[in-house]
Amino acid sequence: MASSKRDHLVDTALDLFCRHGFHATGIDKILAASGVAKMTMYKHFKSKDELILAALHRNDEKFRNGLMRDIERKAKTPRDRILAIFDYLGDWFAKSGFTGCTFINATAEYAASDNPIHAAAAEHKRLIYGYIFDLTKAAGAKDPDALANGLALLAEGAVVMAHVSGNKDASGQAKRTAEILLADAGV
Amino acid sequence: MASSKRDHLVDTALDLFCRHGFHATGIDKILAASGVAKMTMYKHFKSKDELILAALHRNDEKFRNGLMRDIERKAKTPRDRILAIFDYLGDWFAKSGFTGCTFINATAEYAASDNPIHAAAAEHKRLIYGYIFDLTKAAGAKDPDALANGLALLAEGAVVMAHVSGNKDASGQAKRTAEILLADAGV
DNA sequence: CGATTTATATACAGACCTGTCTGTTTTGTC
DNA sequence: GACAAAACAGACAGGTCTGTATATAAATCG
Repeated sequence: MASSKRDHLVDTALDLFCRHGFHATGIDKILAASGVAKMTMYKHFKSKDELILAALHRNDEKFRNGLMRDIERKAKTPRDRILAIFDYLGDWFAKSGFTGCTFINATAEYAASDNPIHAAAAEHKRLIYGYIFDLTKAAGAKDPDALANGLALLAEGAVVMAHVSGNKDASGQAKRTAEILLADAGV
Repeated sequence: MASSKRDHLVDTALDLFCRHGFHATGIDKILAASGVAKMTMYKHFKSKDELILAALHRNDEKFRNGLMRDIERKAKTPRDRILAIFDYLGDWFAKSGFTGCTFINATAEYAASDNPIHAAAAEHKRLIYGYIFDLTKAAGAKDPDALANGLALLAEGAVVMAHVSGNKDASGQAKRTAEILLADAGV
Protein backbone atom coordinates (compact mmCIF):
# COMPACT_ATOMS: atom_id res chain seq x y z
CA MET A 1 0.00 0.00 0.00
CA ALA A 2 1.57 3.21 -1.20
CA SER A 3 0.01 5.56 1.32
CA SER A 4 -0.35 3.41 4.45
CA LYS A 5 2.96 4.63 5.84
CA ARG A 6 1.96 8.18 5.06
CA ASP A 7 -1.42 7.78 6.72
CA HIS A 8 0.10 6.21 9.79
CA LEU A 9 2.62 9.05 10.00
CA VAL A 10 -0.12 11.68 9.81
CA ASP A 11 -2.22 9.93 12.47
CA THR A 12 0.71 9.61 14.84
CA ALA A 13 1.82 13.19 14.24
CA LEU A 14 -1.70 14.51 14.84
CA ASP A 15 -1.95 12.64 18.12
CA LEU A 16 1.38 13.97 19.38
CA PHE A 17 0.74 17.51 18.16
CA CYS A 18 -2.57 17.54 20.03
CA ARG A 19 -1.08 16.22 23.24
CA HIS A 20 2.18 18.13 23.39
CA GLY A 21 1.96 21.00 20.91
CA PHE A 22 3.73 21.60 17.64
CA HIS A 23 7.10 23.03 18.61
CA ALA A 24 7.38 20.64 21.56
CA THR A 25 6.86 17.62 19.28
CA GLY A 26 10.05 16.84 17.40
CA ILE A 27 10.28 14.85 14.21
CA ASP A 28 12.24 12.17 16.03
CA LYS A 29 9.41 11.59 18.52
CA ILE A 30 6.90 11.17 15.72
CA LEU A 31 9.20 8.72 13.98
CA ALA A 32 9.84 6.73 17.15
CA ALA A 33 6.11 6.58 17.96
CA SER A 34 5.15 5.55 14.45
CA GLY A 35 8.07 3.21 13.75
CA VAL A 36 8.75 4.91 10.44
CA ALA A 37 12.23 5.80 9.22
CA LYS A 38 13.24 9.40 8.85
CA MET A 39 13.96 9.20 5.15
CA THR A 40 10.54 7.73 4.51
CA MET A 41 8.96 10.71 6.19
CA TYR A 42 11.03 13.19 4.22
CA LYS A 43 10.03 11.38 1.05
CA HIS A 44 6.35 12.00 1.82
CA PHE A 45 6.70 15.49 3.32
CA LYS A 46 9.42 17.89 2.39
CA SER A 47 9.40 19.57 5.81
CA LYS A 48 7.90 19.39 9.27
CA ASP A 49 5.52 22.22 8.38
CA GLU A 50 4.08 20.13 5.54
CA LEU A 51 3.48 17.29 7.98
CA ILE A 52 1.73 19.73 10.29
CA LEU A 53 -0.48 20.90 7.43
CA ALA A 54 -1.35 17.31 6.54
CA ALA A 55 -2.20 16.58 10.19
CA LEU A 56 -4.41 19.67 10.40
CA HIS A 57 -6.14 18.69 7.19
CA ARG A 58 -6.89 15.26 8.58
CA ASN A 59 -8.12 16.76 11.82
CA ASP A 60 -10.44 19.07 9.93
CA GLU A 61 -11.94 16.14 8.05
CA LYS A 62 -12.27 13.99 11.16
CA PHE A 63 -13.82 16.74 13.25
CA ARG A 64 -16.33 18.00 10.72
CA ASN A 65 -17.33 14.54 9.57
CA GLY A 66 -17.79 13.41 13.18
CA LEU A 67 -19.79 16.53 14.03
CA MET A 68 -22.10 16.34 11.04
CA ARG A 69 -22.64 12.60 11.21
CA ASP A 70 -23.48 12.73 14.91
CA ILE A 71 -25.79 15.69 14.59
CA GLU A 72 -27.67 14.41 11.57
CA ARG A 73 -28.16 11.07 13.25
CA LYS A 74 -29.36 12.42 16.60
CA ALA A 75 -31.45 15.43 15.58
CA LYS A 76 -33.81 15.99 12.69
CA THR A 77 -35.06 19.58 12.75
CA PRO A 78 -32.68 22.49 12.11
CA ARG A 79 -33.39 23.83 15.59
CA ASP A 80 -32.57 20.51 17.27
CA ARG A 81 -29.48 20.18 15.14
CA ILE A 82 -28.24 23.58 16.24
CA LEU A 83 -28.64 22.58 19.86
CA ALA A 84 -27.06 19.18 19.17
CA ILE A 85 -23.83 21.02 18.31
CA PHE A 86 -23.41 21.80 21.98
CA ASP A 87 -24.14 18.23 23.04
CA TYR A 88 -21.41 17.14 20.66
CA LEU A 89 -19.04 19.62 22.27
CA GLY A 90 -19.96 18.26 25.69
CA ASP A 91 -19.09 14.72 24.64
CA TRP A 92 -15.82 15.98 23.23
CA PHE A 93 -14.89 17.89 26.39
CA ALA A 94 -15.60 14.80 28.50
CA LYS A 95 -13.10 12.66 26.61
CA SER A 96 -9.98 11.96 28.64
CA GLY A 97 -7.52 13.21 26.03
CA PHE A 98 -9.24 16.54 25.47
CA THR A 99 -6.66 19.28 24.80
CA GLY A 100 -8.80 21.99 23.28
CA CYS A 101 -9.20 22.83 19.62
CA THR A 102 -6.10 21.85 17.67
CA PHE A 103 -6.67 24.74 15.27
CA ILE A 104 -6.83 27.33 18.02
CA ASN A 105 -3.70 25.75 19.45
CA ALA A 106 -1.97 25.87 16.08
CA THR A 107 -2.83 29.55 15.73
CA ALA A 108 -1.29 30.14 19.15
CA GLU A 109 2.03 28.72 17.97
CA TYR A 110 1.91 30.21 14.48
CA ALA A 111 0.49 33.66 15.11
CA ALA A 112 1.50 35.33 11.84
CA SER A 113 -1.67 35.55 9.77
CA ASP A 114 0.15 34.81 6.51
CA ASN A 115 1.51 31.54 7.86
CA PRO A 116 0.01 28.55 5.97
CA ILE A 117 -0.67 26.77 9.27
CA HIS A 118 -2.58 29.78 10.56
CA ALA A 119 -4.45 29.95 7.26
CA ALA A 120 -5.44 26.29 7.55
CA ALA A 121 -6.94 27.00 10.96
CA ALA A 122 -8.86 29.98 9.60
CA GLU A 123 -10.22 27.83 6.78
CA HIS A 124 -11.43 25.22 9.26
CA LYS A 125 -13.28 27.86 11.26
CA ARG A 126 -14.79 29.21 8.06
CA LEU A 127 -16.14 25.77 7.17
CA ILE A 128 -17.59 25.30 10.65
CA TYR A 129 -19.27 28.69 10.41
CA GLY A 130 -20.69 27.71 7.04
CA TYR A 131 -22.28 24.62 8.55
CA ILE A 132 -23.85 26.63 11.36
CA PHE A 133 -25.09 29.22 8.91
CA ASP A 134 -26.77 26.56 6.79
CA LEU A 135 -28.61 25.39 9.88
CA THR A 136 -29.75 28.87 10.96
CA LYS A 137 -30.98 29.54 7.44
CA ALA A 138 -32.84 26.23 7.32
CA ALA A 139 -34.33 27.03 10.71
CA GLY A 140 -35.82 30.20 9.26
CA ALA A 141 -34.04 32.59 11.62
CA LYS A 142 -34.82 36.28 11.33
CA ASP A 143 -31.18 37.15 10.66
CA PRO A 144 -29.43 33.82 10.00
CA ASP A 145 -25.98 35.42 9.68
CA ALA A 146 -26.22 37.24 12.99
CA LEU A 147 -27.56 34.14 14.72
CA ALA A 148 -24.84 31.94 13.21
CA ASN A 149 -22.20 34.40 14.38
CA GLY A 150 -23.60 34.40 17.90
CA LEU A 151 -23.74 30.61 18.00
CA ALA A 152 -20.22 30.30 16.63
CA LEU A 153 -18.91 32.67 19.30
CA LEU A 154 -20.61 30.64 22.00
CA ALA A 155 -19.16 27.40 20.65
CA GLU A 156 -15.62 28.78 20.40
CA GLY A 157 -15.91 30.30 23.83
CA ALA A 158 -17.05 26.97 25.25
CA VAL A 159 -14.06 25.17 23.74
CA VAL A 160 -11.70 27.72 25.27
CA MET A 161 -13.30 27.63 28.71
CA ALA A 162 -13.41 23.83 28.72
CA HIS A 163 -9.70 23.66 28.00
CA VAL A 164 -8.26 26.63 29.88
CA SER A 165 -10.47 26.42 32.96
CA GLY A 166 -11.28 22.71 32.78
CA ASN A 167 -14.94 23.69 32.86
CA LYS A 168 -16.62 20.64 31.37
CA ASP A 169 -20.07 22.23 31.71
CA ALA A 170 -19.07 25.02 29.35
CA SER A 171 -21.04 23.19 26.66
CA GLY A 172 -24.15 23.19 28.85
CA GLN A 173 -23.78 26.89 29.58
CA ALA A 174 -23.33 27.58 25.89
CA LYS A 175 -26.38 25.49 25.01
CA ARG A 176 -28.62 27.27 27.52
CA THR A 177 -27.38 30.60 26.18
CA ALA A 178 -27.94 29.44 22.61
CA GLU A 179 -31.59 28.79 23.41
CA ILE A 180 -32.00 32.45 24.27
CA LEU A 181 -30.54 33.43 20.91
CA LEU A 182 -32.80 30.99 19.10
CA ALA A 183 -35.88 32.39 20.80
CA ASP A 184 -34.81 35.91 19.91
CA ALA A 185 -34.34 34.87 16.28
CA GLY A 186 -37.83 33.36 16.19
CA VAL A 187 -36.56 29.78 15.89
CA MET B 1 17.65 49.93 41.18
CA ALA B 2 17.18 46.39 42.39
CA SER B 3 14.19 45.37 40.30
CA SER B 4 14.49 47.50 37.17
CA LYS B 5 16.46 44.81 35.36
CA ARG B 6 13.93 42.24 36.42
CA ASP B 7 11.05 44.40 35.22
CA HIS B 8 12.69 45.05 31.91
CA LEU B 9 13.35 41.34 31.47
CA VAL B 10 9.72 40.48 32.18
CA ASP B 11 8.46 43.15 29.77
CA THR B 12 10.75 42.01 26.98
CA ALA B 13 9.92 38.36 27.58
CA LEU B 14 6.20 39.06 27.54
CA ASP B 15 6.48 40.90 24.25
CA LEU B 16 8.43 38.09 22.59
CA PHE B 17 6.23 35.34 24.04
CA CYS B 18 3.14 37.11 22.68
CA ARG B 19 4.62 37.58 19.23
CA HIS B 20 6.36 34.26 18.69
CA GLY B 21 5.05 31.84 21.30
CA PHE B 22 6.72 30.28 24.31
CA HIS B 23 8.68 27.35 22.93
CA ALA B 24 9.73 29.35 19.89
CA THR B 25 11.17 32.11 22.06
CA GLY B 26 14.56 31.07 23.44
CA ILE B 27 16.23 32.54 26.48
CA ASP B 28 19.01 33.90 24.28
CA LYS B 29 16.56 35.92 22.21
CA ILE B 30 15.04 37.48 25.30
CA LEU B 31 18.50 38.34 26.60
CA ALA B 32 19.61 39.82 23.28
CA ALA B 33 16.43 41.89 22.99
CA SER B 34 16.64 43.15 26.56
CA GLY B 35 20.40 43.63 26.72
CA VAL B 36 20.55 41.72 29.99
CA ALA B 37 23.23 39.16 30.78
CA LYS B 38 22.32 35.53 31.15
CA MET B 39 23.55 35.23 34.72
CA THR B 40 21.47 38.23 35.72
CA MET B 41 18.39 36.51 34.42
CA TYR B 42 19.14 33.27 36.21
CA LYS B 43 19.68 35.25 39.40
CA HIS B 44 16.13 36.58 39.18
CA PHE B 45 14.44 33.45 37.79
CA LYS B 46 15.61 29.97 38.42
CA SER B 47 14.24 28.67 35.11
CA LYS B 48 12.57 29.72 31.90
CA ASP B 49 9.24 28.50 33.24
CA GLU B 50 9.52 30.93 36.16
CA LEU B 51 10.13 33.74 33.72
CA ILE B 52 7.06 32.65 31.78
CA LEU B 53 5.01 32.69 34.98
CA ALA B 54 6.26 36.17 35.82
CA ALA B 55 5.40 37.37 32.31
CA LEU B 56 1.91 35.90 32.55
CA HIS B 57 1.41 37.50 35.94
CA ARG B 58 2.36 40.88 34.52
CA ASN B 59 0.07 40.36 31.54
CA ASP B 60 -2.81 39.53 33.85
CA GLU B 61 -2.27 42.73 35.81
CA LYS B 62 -1.88 44.86 32.69
CA PHE B 63 -4.91 43.40 30.97
CA ARG B 64 -7.31 43.54 33.87
CA ASN B 65 -6.18 46.97 35.01
CA GLY B 66 -6.50 48.30 31.48
CA LEU B 67 -9.91 46.72 31.05
CA MET B 68 -11.35 47.98 34.33
CA ARG B 69 -9.87 51.44 34.08
CA ASP B 70 -11.17 51.91 30.57
CA ILE B 71 -14.62 50.60 31.34
CA GLU B 72 -15.08 52.53 34.54
CA ARG B 73 -14.00 55.69 32.79
CA LYS B 74 -16.20 55.32 29.73
CA ALA B 75 -19.36 53.80 31.17
CA LYS B 76 -21.22 54.41 34.38
CA THR B 77 -24.17 52.03 34.66
CA PRO B 78 -23.59 48.28 35.07
CA ARG B 79 -25.36 47.64 31.78
CA ASP B 80 -23.21 50.12 29.86
CA ARG B 81 -20.13 48.71 31.51
CA ILE B 82 -21.01 45.20 30.39
CA LEU B 83 -21.35 46.42 26.81
CA ALA B 84 -18.16 48.45 27.13
CA ILE B 85 -16.27 45.18 27.59
CA PHE B 86 -16.86 44.43 23.93
CA ASP B 87 -15.77 47.90 22.85
CA TYR B 88 -12.58 47.31 24.77
CA LEU B 89 -12.09 44.03 22.94
CA GLY B 90 -12.67 45.81 19.63
CA ASP B 91 -9.93 48.32 20.40
CA TRP B 92 -7.63 45.49 21.37
CA PHE B 93 -8.30 43.51 18.18
CA ALA B 94 -7.60 46.59 16.09
CA LYS B 95 -4.11 47.03 17.50
CA SER B 96 -1.40 46.09 15.02
CA GLY B 97 0.39 43.64 17.30
CA PHE B 98 -2.72 41.67 18.23
CA THR B 99 -1.87 37.98 18.63
CA GLY B 100 -4.86 36.71 20.55
CA CYS B 101 -5.12 36.05 24.25
CA THR B 102 -1.72 35.20 25.71
CA PHE B 103 -3.34 32.93 28.28
CA ILE B 104 -5.22 30.91 25.69
CA ASN B 105 -1.96 30.69 23.75
CA ALA B 106 -0.08 29.55 26.85
CA THR B 107 -2.66 26.84 27.46
CA ALA B 108 -2.17 25.67 23.90
CA GLU B 109 1.53 25.09 24.53
CA TYR B 110 1.17 23.77 28.07
CA ALA B 111 -1.91 21.58 27.78
CA ALA B 112 -1.47 19.52 30.96
CA SER B 113 -3.95 20.89 33.46
CA ASP B 114 -1.56 20.45 36.39
CA ASN B 115 1.09 22.59 34.72
CA PRO B 116 1.65 25.85 36.67
CA ILE B 117 1.54 27.83 33.44
CA HIS B 118 -1.82 26.32 32.55
CA ALA B 119 -3.01 27.02 36.10
CA ALA B 120 -1.98 30.67 35.79
CA ALA B 121 -4.11 30.96 32.67
CA ALA B 122 -7.08 29.37 34.42
CA GLU B 123 -6.70 31.79 37.31
CA HIS B 124 -6.71 34.75 34.91
CA LYS B 125 -9.94 33.56 33.33
CA ARG B 126 -11.44 33.06 36.76
CA LEU B 127 -10.66 36.67 37.69
CA ILE B 128 -12.14 37.95 34.44
CA TYR B 129 -15.29 35.94 35.05
CA GLY B 130 -15.48 37.39 38.56
CA TYR B 131 -15.42 40.90 37.17
CA ILE B 132 -18.19 40.12 34.70
CA PHE B 133 -20.24 38.44 37.41
CA ASP B 134 -19.95 41.52 39.65
CA LEU B 135 -21.35 43.59 36.79
CA THR B 136 -24.27 41.26 36.04
CA LYS B 137 -25.15 41.20 39.72
CA ALA B 138 -24.95 44.97 39.97
CA ALA B 139 -27.13 45.20 36.88
CA GLY B 140 -29.82 43.21 38.65
CA ALA B 141 -29.89 40.35 36.16
CA LYS B 142 -32.44 37.60 36.72
CA ASP B 143 -29.73 34.92 36.89
CA PRO B 144 -26.44 36.83 37.16
CA ASP B 145 -24.32 33.66 37.04
CA ALA B 146 -25.95 32.37 33.87
CA LEU B 147 -25.70 35.78 32.24
CA ALA B 148 -22.07 36.17 33.23
CA ASN B 149 -21.29 32.75 31.80
CA GLY B 150 -22.99 33.63 28.52
CA LEU B 151 -21.16 36.94 28.29
CA ALA B 152 -17.82 35.31 29.12
CA LEU B 153 -18.34 32.71 26.39
CA LEU B 154 -19.12 35.44 23.87
CA ALA B 155 -16.01 37.39 24.88
CA GLU B 156 -13.71 34.36 24.67
CA GLY B 157 -15.25 33.37 21.37
CA ALA B 158 -14.68 36.84 20.00
CA VAL B 159 -11.01 36.76 20.99
CA VAL B 160 -10.57 33.43 19.24
CA MET B 161 -12.36 34.48 16.07
CA ALA B 162 -10.49 37.77 15.92
CA HIS B 163 -7.18 35.95 16.08
CA VAL B 164 -7.77 32.75 14.14
CA SER B 165 -9.97 34.20 11.41
CA GLY B 166 -8.70 37.78 11.54
CA ASN B 167 -12.29 38.84 12.03
CA LYS B 168 -11.90 42.26 13.62
CA ASP B 169 -15.67 42.72 13.84
CA ALA B 170 -15.96 39.73 16.16
CA SER B 171 -16.27 42.20 19.03
CA GLY B 172 -19.19 43.90 17.32
CA GLN B 173 -20.93 40.59 16.70
CA ALA B 174 -20.37 39.62 20.30
CA LYS B 175 -21.71 42.97 21.51
CA ARG B 176 -24.88 42.70 19.44
CA THR B 177 -25.38 39.16 20.72
CA ALA B 178 -24.73 40.31 24.29
CA GLU B 179 -27.58 42.80 24.00
CA ILE B 180 -29.94 39.91 23.34
CA LEU B 181 -28.74 38.18 26.50
CA LEU B 182 -29.11 41.38 28.52
CA ALA B 183 -32.67 41.85 27.33
CA ASP B 184 -33.47 38.26 28.21
CA ALA B 185 -32.03 38.75 31.70
CA GLY B 186 -34.15 41.84 32.20
CA VAL B 187 -31.20 44.21 32.19
C1' DC C 1 13.87 -14.03 -11.92
C1' DG C 2 15.33 -9.49 -12.29
C1' DA C 3 14.47 -4.61 -11.89
C1' DT C 4 12.65 -0.83 -9.60
C1' DT C 5 10.58 1.21 -6.03
C1' DT C 6 10.10 1.69 -1.11
C1' DA C 7 11.62 1.49 3.43
C1' DT C 8 15.22 0.62 6.54
C1' DA C 9 19.24 1.93 9.97
C1' DT C 10 22.55 5.03 11.10
C1' DA C 11 25.63 8.64 11.00
C1' DC C 12 26.18 13.40 10.27
C1' DA C 13 26.00 18.64 9.87
C1' DG C 14 24.88 22.84 11.75
C1' DA C 15 22.05 25.23 14.46
C1' DC C 16 19.59 25.97 18.60
C1' DC C 17 18.15 24.93 23.35
C1' DT C 18 18.57 25.44 28.72
C1' DG C 19 21.38 26.02 32.35
C1' DT C 20 26.22 26.43 34.62
C1' DC C 21 30.71 28.28 35.37
C1' DT C 22 34.47 31.69 35.67
C1' DG C 23 36.14 35.97 35.95
C1' DT C 24 35.65 41.09 35.18
C1' DT C 25 33.38 45.44 35.48
C1' DT C 26 30.04 48.45 37.00
C1' DT C 27 27.13 50.35 40.56
C1' DG C 28 25.51 51.81 45.08
C1' DT C 29 26.49 52.64 49.95
C1' DC C 30 28.94 53.49 54.07
C1' DG D 1 37.97 55.94 48.92
C1' DA D 2 36.73 51.10 50.42
C1' DC D 3 33.65 47.42 50.26
C1' DA D 4 29.83 44.63 48.72
C1' DA D 5 26.18 43.69 45.71
C1' DA D 6 24.75 43.49 41.16
C1' DA D 7 25.46 43.04 36.31
C1' DC D 8 28.57 42.15 32.87
C1' DA D 9 30.85 39.04 28.86
C1' DG D 10 31.66 34.83 27.11
C1' DA D 11 32.82 30.14 27.10
C1' DC D 12 31.03 25.65 28.03
C1' DA D 13 28.34 21.20 28.68
C1' DG D 14 24.98 18.17 27.24
C1' DG D 15 21.11 17.79 24.93
C1' DT D 16 17.64 18.62 21.14
C1' DC D 17 16.19 20.26 16.76
C1' DT D 18 15.56 19.89 11.40
C1' DG D 19 17.17 18.13 7.42
C1' DT D 20 20.71 15.41 4.51
C1' DA D 21 23.69 11.64 3.12
C1' DT D 22 24.85 6.83 2.53
C1' DA D 23 24.39 2.29 2.14
C1' DT D 24 21.47 -1.89 3.05
C1' DA D 25 17.21 -4.63 3.20
C1' DA D 26 12.48 -5.60 1.87
C1' DA D 27 8.65 -5.44 -1.07
C1' DT D 28 6.42 -4.88 -5.55
C1' DC D 29 5.77 -6.04 -10.31
C1' DG D 30 6.69 -6.90 -15.22
